[in-house]
Amino acid sequence: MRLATWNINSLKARLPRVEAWLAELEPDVVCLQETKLADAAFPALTFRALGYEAVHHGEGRWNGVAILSRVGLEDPEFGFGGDTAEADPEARLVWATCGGVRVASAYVPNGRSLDDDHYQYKLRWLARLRDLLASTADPSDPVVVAGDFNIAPTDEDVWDPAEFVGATHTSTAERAALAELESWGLTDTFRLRQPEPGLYSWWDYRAGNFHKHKGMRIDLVLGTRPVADRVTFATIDRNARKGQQPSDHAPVIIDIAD
DNA sequence: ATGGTAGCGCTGCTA
Repeated sequence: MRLATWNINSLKARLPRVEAWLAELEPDVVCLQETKLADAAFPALTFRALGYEAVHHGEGRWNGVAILSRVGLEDPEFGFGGDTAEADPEARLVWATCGGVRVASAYVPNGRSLDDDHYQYKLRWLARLRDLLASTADPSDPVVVAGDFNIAPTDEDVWDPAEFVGATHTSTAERAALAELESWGLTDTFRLRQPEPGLYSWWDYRAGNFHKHKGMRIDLVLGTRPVADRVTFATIDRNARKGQQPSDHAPVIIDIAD
């Protein structure tokens, strides 16, 4: 099974590129983030014509997550579940079982700055994800949580860690929240196969950062042991960050042996 | 160099 995650920064703006990319890379399961679409505007028929079932969780203007699958798509769930009082006010998490793997597409809050309420929302959001996994899943089962985590796991995942002192994406609390997910039973599957530093999945649109190799690895495919032990190949598709109207993120792709 | 670009949508927020 080939599984990918890609923050596409508006599916409306990116649909032609996503269609061409599906035909070229032939992923079986795709986790998308930042669709920026309401559910009614999600182009399910376009994906169906390409052989993919899909589930989408969106609010319209911001956020929005989806899963595409050509190996079956069952038991979709949205957000953290529970009643409306506990519902996430933003559309950042969707689940489905695809080809025997319980898959989540996650768009972790950015955090904005360490003194912003949104940063506390980010930390709470990650803790809720950890609690949800602990209460609804088992680390001995095949589970993948893939998406834009807005966290660089280590300093080797950032072009210049000094630029992020006092900022989000590298703070101790964020990395601790990620470590809590790992302590439950998730592994950074890309890092398992690609140990070298300086491999990034996001580059700011501004100041020519992509061409200066000033990026961060913040898009992760986390998998439980049954998944991680079967990962045969991992890559970041930098070509998807080039050319006309790219997203500011590149897809992360994992191949999992049957 | 306290900037820069992209998306949404029409004003400024979000990233």
